[in-house]
Amino acid sequence: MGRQPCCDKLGVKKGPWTAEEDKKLINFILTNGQCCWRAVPKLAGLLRCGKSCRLRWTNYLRPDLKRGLLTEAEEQLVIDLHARLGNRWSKIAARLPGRTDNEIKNHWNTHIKKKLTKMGIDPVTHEPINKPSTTTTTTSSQETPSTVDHQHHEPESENLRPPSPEKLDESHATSEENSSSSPPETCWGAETGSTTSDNNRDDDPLMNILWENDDTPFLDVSWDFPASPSAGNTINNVHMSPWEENCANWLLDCQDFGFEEFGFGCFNDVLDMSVNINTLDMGDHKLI
DNA sequence: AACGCATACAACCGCGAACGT
DNA sequence: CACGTTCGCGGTTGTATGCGT
Repeated sequence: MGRQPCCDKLGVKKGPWTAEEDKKLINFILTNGQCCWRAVPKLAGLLRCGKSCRLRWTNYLRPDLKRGLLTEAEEQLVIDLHARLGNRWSKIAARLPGRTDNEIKNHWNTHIKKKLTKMGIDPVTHEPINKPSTTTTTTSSQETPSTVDHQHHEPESENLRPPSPEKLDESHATSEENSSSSPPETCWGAETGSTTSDNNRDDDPLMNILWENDDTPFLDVSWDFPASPSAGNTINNVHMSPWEENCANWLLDCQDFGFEEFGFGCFNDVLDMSVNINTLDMGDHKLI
């Protein structure tokens, strides 16, 4: 089909992003929303390919990202989900608010894999390395007995290739993700929406439990961005005007401080604070 | 203090799926 | 239906940082 390269190799910058580039990308997305990544670099004045911009945004700049190490609970959830979904990092990430697939993938490869191996558990099969599968609770670490531990773990083939209903699950996973923690993948406010039902949750006991334990809605409000950013925004009765400016400032802070610095609960507080933040700059990462 | 190795994480690459014409 | 384009995913690589010698 003569696939077109995602970007013309000439004149396209690669490697680590600078603060200036981040700023440009954030400003552009806050102003225009996420659409047509291919056009983003040109419109935002970046010498990057669209793919790189999308990656930078989704993995690093998104305002709903938690930063820092995964908590014990998150780690356990990742293990449990991996046992069921295999290396479907995006699906796993969809269940962990504020975490990206890349982050989870990295954490898996650097921490969890070793941890499981150390515990005598095959990180691929989630079965004991020496003993053939006997117990059903081997996946979870002893130190953090999980509420989903009692769920059976499917054989490797099942883990890696979930049954066909998974396809359905995947098809609406995006909407789950959007409704729980992540921004719409397309232009804000133009969510494809038609698949917002969570039917598939019901046919999977494990997922039921996972969802029950899932306090995901915490960020819903943050991503209730107006289709047109110029429309202003009200969160917790705080009028965000000009919305872009305040949010951009807040973004630039959160990006570097990480949400842990604020804590989840104070998410809205941060938004409130951001209203009063006028002196921020990329080179000066101070809250006030 | 300097060096080499190990680790962690950001970013890139290639592929397939989804979508539009 | 065929083709072209765009997007998202998963695997992999590159690099910065930490740690031990």
